[in-house]
Amino acid sequence: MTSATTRPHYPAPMVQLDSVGSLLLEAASDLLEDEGPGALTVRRIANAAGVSTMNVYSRFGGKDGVVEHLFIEGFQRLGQAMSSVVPTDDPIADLASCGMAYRQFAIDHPTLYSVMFDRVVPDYQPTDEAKLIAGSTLGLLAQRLERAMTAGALRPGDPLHTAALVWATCHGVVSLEQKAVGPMAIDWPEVYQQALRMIIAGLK
Amino acid sequence: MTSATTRPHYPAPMVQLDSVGSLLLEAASDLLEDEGPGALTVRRIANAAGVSTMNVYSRFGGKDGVVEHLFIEGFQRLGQAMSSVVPTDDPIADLASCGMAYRQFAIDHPTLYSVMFDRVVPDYQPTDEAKLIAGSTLGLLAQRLERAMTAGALRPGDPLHTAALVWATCHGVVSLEQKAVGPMAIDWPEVYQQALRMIIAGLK
DNA sequence: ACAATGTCATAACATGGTTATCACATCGTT
DNA sequence: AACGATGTGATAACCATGTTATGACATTGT
Repeated sequence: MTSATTRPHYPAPMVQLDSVGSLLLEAASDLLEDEGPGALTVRRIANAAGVSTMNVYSRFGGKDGVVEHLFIEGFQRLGQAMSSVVPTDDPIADLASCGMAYRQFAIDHPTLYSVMFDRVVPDYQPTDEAKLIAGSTLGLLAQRLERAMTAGALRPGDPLHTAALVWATCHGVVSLEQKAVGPMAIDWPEVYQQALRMIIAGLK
Repeated sequence: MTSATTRPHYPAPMVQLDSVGSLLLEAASDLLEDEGPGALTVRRIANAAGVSTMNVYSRFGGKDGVVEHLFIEGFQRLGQAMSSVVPTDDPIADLASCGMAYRQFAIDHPTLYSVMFDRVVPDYQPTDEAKLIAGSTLGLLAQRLERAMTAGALRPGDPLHTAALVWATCHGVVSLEQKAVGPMAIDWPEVYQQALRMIIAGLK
C-alpha cells in the first residue's frame, strides 16, 4: 500500500487473477451452487479454497467483491448461452431459441440467477461497472433484434427498447417459476413459451 | 407451553395480534420502508417498537416470523390495490388498469415488493401457507380474466394459466426496472405499457 | 548479510440471530 | 389472606459472520 491514501476497494474488473483468487472464486461458485446463497460466508469460501480468510480481503476487498465477480460472471455466462444460438435464415426462430436458452440458463443455475436478479446477498449492490456488464448482455439481445428488424422479420423500432421488453418477459416468467408462489399446478414451461410467442408476435 | 412437546414455530396465520405484536409489525414495516431490508434486525425492530428483543421470539418465533407477516401483508395489500380497480363495461381497459395498479404498488412500496419477490432476507423461505396467500392474489387476477373471457372480450382459456402469464409479464418489467441493470436510459414505463398491450392483444 | 517491505495466518472486534437465566407478576389453591 | 406454581419478559450470554488489527514469516533491494 505505497501510493494509496484512500482505502483500496476491491478491484471491480480484477485485472489479473492469481491462482488463489481463482480458487476462491471457484469455491464460492461451488458453495453457491451446492448450498445456496446462505453458504456464501467468507470463512467457508476461504476454507473450501484451502486458504486463510484474509485472502478474501486482500484480493477482493471483502465478501461483496467475491459476490460481484459471481454477478459479473453470471451475466457473461448468460450472454454466452444466448450467443451460442447460431443464427439461421429464420430470425424469428432464432429469437425463440434465444429465449429458450435464457430459460435453460436460469434452470441450470438457479442460485447464480438468484444472485444476478434477486438481492440475495444482503447489502450487496452491484457496482456501476457490474451493471454495465449486465447491460451489455441486453445489448447482445438488441443486436439480434436489430438484425431481425433489418431483415424485415420484425417491425422496426428501437432495438434496446425492444430488447428490454423481451428480456423482461423472459425474466418475469422464470422469476415467478423459481419463486414458486402458490402450490398451484401451473405449467410454467407452457406459460414461458406462450409469453415468448405473444411477444414475438406483437413485434412482427 | 403446556401441551407443546415440539418446538412451537411462529404461528403462521397469527390468530390474534396484541398491541405489542402490532407495534412490532409496524416498526418492522417502517424500518423496511425507510432503510431497506438491511435494517430489518431483531434488535432494531424491538427498539423501534419500544419493547425488548424477546417479544419478537415469543410472538413471532423469530425474525422470519416477522418477515413472513410482512410478506403476507404485502400480497394482501397488492391484492387490494388490484381489487380497487372498479370494473367498467370495458374488461380490456379494466385489465390494463389492473396492470397499472400493479406497477404503482411496486413503485410505491419497492422494499416491500423486494421482500415479496426477491429473496432479500437471507434464509427466509415463505411457508406453504404464505405461498398459498400469495397464490390467492393470482386467483384474483384469474377471476377478472375469467369474467373478460365469458364476456367475450378475451379468447377463452384457462384463467389461472392466463393470469400467470399476465402476472409474469408485469413482474418481469417491474423487477428489471427496480434492479436498474445497465445505466442505459430505458423508458421503463413505456416498456411496461407496451408489454401490457402486447399481452392483452395476444389474449384477445 | 541485513534491513525494509510486503504477505498472510491468527486472533480480536462488532453486529446479528438465538437461547438461557432469572426476577417479577399473576393466578389458583388452601 | 398466604403460599406455591405458572407464565411472562428483560437482561445477558452464546454462536456465527463480516471486518480489522497484530504479529510472524518470506522476499527483496542494497
